[in-house]
Amino acid sequence: MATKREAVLKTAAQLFLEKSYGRTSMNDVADRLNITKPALYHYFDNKEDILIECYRLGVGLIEETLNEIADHCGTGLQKVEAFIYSYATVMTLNFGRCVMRLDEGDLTSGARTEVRNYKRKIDRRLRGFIQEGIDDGSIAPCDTKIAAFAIAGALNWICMWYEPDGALSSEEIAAQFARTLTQGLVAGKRGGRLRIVSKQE
Amino acid sequence: MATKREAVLKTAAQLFLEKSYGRTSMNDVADRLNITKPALYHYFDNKEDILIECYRLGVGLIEETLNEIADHCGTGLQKVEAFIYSYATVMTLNFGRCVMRLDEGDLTSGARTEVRNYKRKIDRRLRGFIQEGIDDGSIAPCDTKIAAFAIAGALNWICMWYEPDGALSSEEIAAQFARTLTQGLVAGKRGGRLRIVSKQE
DNA sequence: TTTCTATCTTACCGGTGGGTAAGATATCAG
DNA sequence: CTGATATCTTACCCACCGGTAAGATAGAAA
Repeated sequence: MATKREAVLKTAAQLFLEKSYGRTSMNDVADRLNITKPALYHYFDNKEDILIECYRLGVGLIEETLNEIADHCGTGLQKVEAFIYSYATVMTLNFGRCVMRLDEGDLTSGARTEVRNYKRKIDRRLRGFIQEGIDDGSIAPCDTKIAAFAIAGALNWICMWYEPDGALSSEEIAAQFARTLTQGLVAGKRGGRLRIVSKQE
Repeated sequence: MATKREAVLKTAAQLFLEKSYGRTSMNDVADRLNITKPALYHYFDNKEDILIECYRLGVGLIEETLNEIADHCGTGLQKVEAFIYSYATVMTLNFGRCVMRLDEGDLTSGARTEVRNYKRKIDRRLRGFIQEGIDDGSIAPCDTKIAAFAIAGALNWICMWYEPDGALSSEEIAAQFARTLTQGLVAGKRGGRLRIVSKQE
């Protein structure tokens, strides 16, 4: 029964996010499903298999998002904005959170490189959008590597504090992240990139 | 001998960052110091004590930074910029990285609330700077809570990818983070906050 | 009924890791 | 020398956890 396997994945992902993979025992997962530990081994070969599936499902969610953006035409800045909005939304979904919140160090080498390669792919994609923006003049020249780290960091960290039942909705977060990260905090900016408006209080 | 205790802390912090707290055994720490496990128990009561000390040292580093900024007068935006610069620098130091990278879930309740309260304090401080900026007109009106999350996220994530011997120096990172997060990516902005310069390529 | 498979249970194994017991060595005080 | 303290070792204990063995139950097929 495929739905049972999915139920295992869903509750495992939840526990991994609550307590971390390392502190979640197979008994914990089984208990929450009201079954016994060995029953889990009918659906998965071992504990890491469950973890890998969580990563894969999350990666799938991000992948969908990225493909949509590439199609949308627009300036580099608009693409980055779309990226931020969509990616922020994914980071509020449990499987999406797993991708960035769970510790790669819990994976054995094969799966770990798979996940790492995928993360690199996302990073390259974002840097590409930023470079497009610099080329088309919509984004101010900057080190794309560091800029991408700043944006990705803000987004990835969402999965560390977001609570599904919290005060902030995923739409609010996505919308203001898109705005803050592209426009910055600064109030009025007239030309000069590095000049700080010195309006002493 | 105080310096031996410090040596334990330093190598423990390094291992915790390399392999995570959970996957670092007391034997791992002892081996790297060329002593045996029970010797560690002369300097610390238990494994968690070592972890708590790592947090405290890191918190101390951040604390120094924050106090400096409060003294510096200037606009809210300038304070935020100073905060970003200094905080980014701390996130490149091992004990600083420990504060945000190690898992609070490994702490038992007392120490965990201590760390949580401290993190809340940092957050309040940043939100305060942003609010000051909005009040004095240097920062565009926004939800301070979400803006603070975006900035703190970008900064906290540094400790996830930064490598002391990597290509990026801590100064470069700090400088460009300060610029990107305050000024945004956008190239030319003339007044309107939400308007995207539609300079199609 | 018989038999096969899927699903799940109880009971158990073996390794790992935090922590301790008990003693060895050395140093220093008197 | 005598004791006290600091530092460190070998040897060990025990709880936990991933994973397995072996069998119970139930439904489908024939």
